[in-house]
Amino acid sequence: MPELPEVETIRRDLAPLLVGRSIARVRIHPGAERLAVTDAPRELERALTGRRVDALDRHGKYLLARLDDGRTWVMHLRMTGSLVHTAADTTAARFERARVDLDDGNSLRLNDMRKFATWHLVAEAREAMRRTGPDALSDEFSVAWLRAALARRSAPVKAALLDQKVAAGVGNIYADEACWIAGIDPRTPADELGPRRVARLHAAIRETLEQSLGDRGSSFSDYRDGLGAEGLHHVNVHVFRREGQACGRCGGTVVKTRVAARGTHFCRGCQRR
DNA sequence: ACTATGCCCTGGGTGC
DNA sequence: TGCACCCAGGGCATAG
Repeated sequence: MPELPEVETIRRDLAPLLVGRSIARVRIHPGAERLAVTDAPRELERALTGRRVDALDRHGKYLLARLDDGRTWVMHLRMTGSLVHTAADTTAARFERARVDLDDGNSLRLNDMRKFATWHLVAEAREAMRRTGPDALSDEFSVAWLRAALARRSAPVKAALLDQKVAAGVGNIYADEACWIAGIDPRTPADELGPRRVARLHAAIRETLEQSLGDRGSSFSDYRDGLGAEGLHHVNVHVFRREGQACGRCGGTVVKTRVAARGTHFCRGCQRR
C-alpha cells in the first residue's frame, strides 16, 4: 500500500519524466470508470488531453500534477495502485486500469488490482486537500501540532495516526512502525500520552518515514515505484507483518491484533501504555 | 468535533 | 482438486 515514502518515491521518479511533457491521449479502460471520481471518465480524458504538466507535487498520499491550464490533476493510489512510466508500445499489465500517452513516445500506466485508485481535476489543489492535515514530513507537522491533535482524542493513538487530518501520509505500515520506535502500545488512548512520549512519537514518525524513503518504500504486496521496481524497506521493518517473530530490541514476541479496524502489530515486551 | 461502522473491490489464502 | 468463505485496508459517508 503506497503511503508517504512510496508516493514520494513515485513522485521523484516521475517528475523528471513528466514535467514539461504534454498529454497526447488518455484512456480509462472499461470496468475502471470509478477511477474518475467527480467527472465522467470521457470528460476527464478530454480535459487532460493536450495539457502540459508543469510540476509534480505531493501532499500526504496524494500526487498533484499541476497543469498548464492552472488546474491540478489529483491522483490517489489507495491500496493496490501503481503509476509506472513505460514506452508506449509496452504490453499492458494484467491490472492496467488506465494509460496516459505522452508527447514523447512514452506512457504512464495506472495498474490497480482492486480499483480503489482515484483521479480528479480541481481548480485549486487546496480545495482537494481541505480534509487533509499537514504532510507528515513538512514543518507544519510539528510536535506542538501533534500534541494538540492527540490531546483531543480518546481513541487509540494508532487510530489518530491513521487520520490524515492529523498526519497526512502516515498509513498502516508506518503507524505501527512509529509506535514501535517510540515504545508506545498502539492501543493507548491518544489523550493519555504525556508531552515527552508525544515528542518521541513525533520523532519516530519522521524516522520511520525517512528510513523507508531512503529504501525507496516498502513492497509488501503491490507497491511499485515510478519505473515498476519494488521498494526495499519491507525487509527492514520492526513489527509490521512480523507477528510471531522476536522483537529486535527486547526479544519479546511481536503480536498482531486489531486497532481501528486495521491489522496492528506491536511488541508485547517493550511497547507500553 | 470526535468515534464507530460499513462500503467499495478482487486476488490470495484457508479449511473442508 | 474444488469451492465457499474470509481477509487485506484508504478514504469517505453516515449515524450517534
